[in-house]
Parts: sequence; C-alpha cells; structure tokens
Amino acid sequence: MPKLGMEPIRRAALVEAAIAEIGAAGTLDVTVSRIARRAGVSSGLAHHYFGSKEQIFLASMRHIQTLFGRRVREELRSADTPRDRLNAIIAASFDPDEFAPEIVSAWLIFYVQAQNSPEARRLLHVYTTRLHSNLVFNLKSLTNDANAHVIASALGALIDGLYIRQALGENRLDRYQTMGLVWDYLDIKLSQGGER
Amino acid sequence: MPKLGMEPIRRAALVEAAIAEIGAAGTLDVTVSRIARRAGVSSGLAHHYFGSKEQIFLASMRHIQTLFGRRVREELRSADTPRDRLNAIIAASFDPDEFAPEIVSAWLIFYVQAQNSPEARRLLHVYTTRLHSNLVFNLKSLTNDANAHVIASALGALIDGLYIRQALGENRLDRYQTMGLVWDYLDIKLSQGGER
DNA sequence: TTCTTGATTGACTCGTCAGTCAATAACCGA
DNA sequence: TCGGTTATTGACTGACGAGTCAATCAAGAA
Repeated sequence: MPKLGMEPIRRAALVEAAIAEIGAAGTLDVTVSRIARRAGVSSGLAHHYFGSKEQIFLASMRHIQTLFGRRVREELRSADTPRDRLNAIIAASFDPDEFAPEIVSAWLIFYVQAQNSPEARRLLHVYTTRLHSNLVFNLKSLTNDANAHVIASALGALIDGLYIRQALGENRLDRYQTMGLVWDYLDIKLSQGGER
Repeated sequence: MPKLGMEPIRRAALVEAAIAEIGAAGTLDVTVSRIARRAGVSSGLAHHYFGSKEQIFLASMRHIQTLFGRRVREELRSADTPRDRLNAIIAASFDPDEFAPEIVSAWLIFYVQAQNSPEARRLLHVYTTRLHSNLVFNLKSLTNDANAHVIASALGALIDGLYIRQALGENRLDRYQTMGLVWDYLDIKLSQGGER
C-alpha cells in the first residue's frame, strides 16, 4: 500500500461513496462518517482532504458533470452531420445511466443547492451554458443565428423537464417516445424557415 | 383572543411561516422552533397540531398547490376558446408570483422529497395529473386524442423545464419570450394535422 | 361552582453530527 | 539515521434540534 500519492485515490473514493450515500438517502442528510466508512477511511480523513461536507458534495457534482460531458463526447464521436450531432446530445441526456437513482438524487439536490451556494450556481451555469453552446453551434449550420439560440433554449428546457419527469416516474412516455418528442420538435423548427 | 377554534388559524399561520422560513433558508434545514416563532406560537404547539416537521412541509406544499390551482382557475375564467384556455394554463404557470423565492425553494425541495416520501410523491402525481388532464381536455377539441396526450406531455415538461431555468436564473429569455416559446410550440403542433 | 376539554407553553431529553485535534505511523530525501 | 512531510485515526467538543411532557390557563357545559 503506497504511502504517498494517496490523495487522488482517496478523493475519488470519497466522491464515489458520497454519491452512493446521497443516492441511498435521497437527501443531503448524509453524515460525513457514513461517506468515509463507505470509502473505507475515517471521517477525519474526509475532512482532511475536503474540509467540509459541502466541498464533498460539490466535488461529487463536478464528477457527475464530468461523466456526463464524457458521455456527450462519446455519443458525438459517431455523429457526422450537424443534425446527427444534435440527436447525439439529446441521446446522451436520456441515457439510462443518467437515471440511476444516485444520479437523479444528486441532480435534484443540486438544483436546491444552486439557489444559495455560489459554487453550485456556478456549476449549474457551466452545465447549462455548455449544453446551450453545444446546441447552438450545431444549430447554426441549419438555421439562422437568432433562431438557433431560441431553439437551443427550448431544447435545454425541454430536456431538463423531461428528465425530471422521467426520473420521478411522472412521464407517460418511454425513453424512445421521449427522445422522439424532442427530435420531432427539432424537425419542425428546422423545417420551418429561418434558413441559413 | 378566542380560546376555541384556534386550530385552523394556527395551522394556517404555521404553514405561512414554514413557507417563509423555507424560502429564507432555501433548504429544509429549518427548525420547527423558528417556524413556530415566526408564526407567533411555541414549538410545542407546532408539534401539537402537525406531529412532525415533515407534516408541516407537506401541508405547506399542499397550500402552494392549492394557490396554484386557484390561479389557474382564475386565468381560466376570462378564457373562452379551448386555445385561450390552453394559453391561460400556460400563463398561470409563469405568473411572476410563482417565482417568489419561497415558492421556488418549496418546489425544488419538493422534487427532492418526492423521491422517497410517499405523500410527497402522491402530491406531485396529483399536480402533474391535473395539469395533464387540464391540457388534454382542451387539446382534445383541437386535435385527435393520441395527439392531445403527446402534446400535453410535451407541454408539461416544457413548462416545468422553463420554470426551473427561469427560477434559477438560467433562462436567457424573459417572461414573454418564454411564454411565446410555449405558445409557438402549441401553434405548430396544432396546425400540423391530426385534425379532430 | 366544578368538570371537561382545547389551547398553550417552554424546559428537558436524547440523539446526532460537523469539524477539530493530538497522536501515530510510514515513507523520503539528505 | 534523522527531520520533514504525508497519511491516517478516532476520540472529543460544542452545538443544535426534533419531539415529549407535565403543567397552566381559559372557556363553555352541567
């Protein structure tokens, strides 16, 4: 067991454990001790590396968003046309893995935190902005700029709304119908003038 | 000061106070004592009437949804055609009052609770179902039944998604552009065949 | 008047937990 | 080998808060 360079290993383990515990609780009502125990370390060490519970949660959220970004890039790799790329972004958002209970919990809690925690808000802003420019970039080769921004805003909101409903079991549609609904919206808006 | 029939008065005051405290905290990390103090009673009384903090929160959420239902019915009163009624429902969802910080906090926390609290989930289900049938009912006179359900699902998700973004300051559009976006979607889908 | 019942209080109990700290161990470079 | 640094523990503190409870008060009923 190496005695040096443990920090990244422990941080990663603690983040994993935090996500799991948050998922199990469905809430931020999770003790640092439990997270630490699950990660196989003492509570003291968790504080040593992260300083506070909030930092552990923020690191967890950063991790989840990194994973999501990775997934988007992966889907994007097999997409050639702008339209394919738009579909890929949408597909990434509705990937079954994104609906794992612990991911859902983290996102919902994250929205709550974003109201008051500046860092959570910043993270949320990064997420929405990235999604938006990703969409706009590809939309711009299919319609005019103003249109691209409006469509991207609508898509972002539609994706988030459908995600939450799906996650909470309030969506009457299955995964494919749900994605179809978004694609359909895109089809319409793109076939509707505003040509490049 | 009447000594009898205080219960409804105190319950209402406690619910009001709870909503205010939740808004101030942005979280469920609110003590029963603080709620009680704001309502002008002792913490004991709050427990006497509600039994637990969770019950206070659920009552608060019920209250917020009642207010929302009221608002919808109000908007509906001045709407004559099915299409006007659809617009009215949308307008109610984006009424500035619905974006008061304490209402936003309550909704976001509510989503978190809906994961695990059966009663919260039930309430959420009532909300989405009511919205859905409200939309479907009016859509059915403008398009066929299957279409009505799909459009209503999309509208519900779109409204929720736009609401959350707006509430968290992540919406690039203002209130009118936001509602316009929803109306535009409706226009398109209704002008798109699937006639009654 | 006396009894019953609803209203109300706030002190108290019993947990819980975030964050601190002092101590120990293990490695590394000089 | 020694001093510095990193890793690690878990006991401890200080605070806080949900829910309980016994007691008081007031009003209407009998």
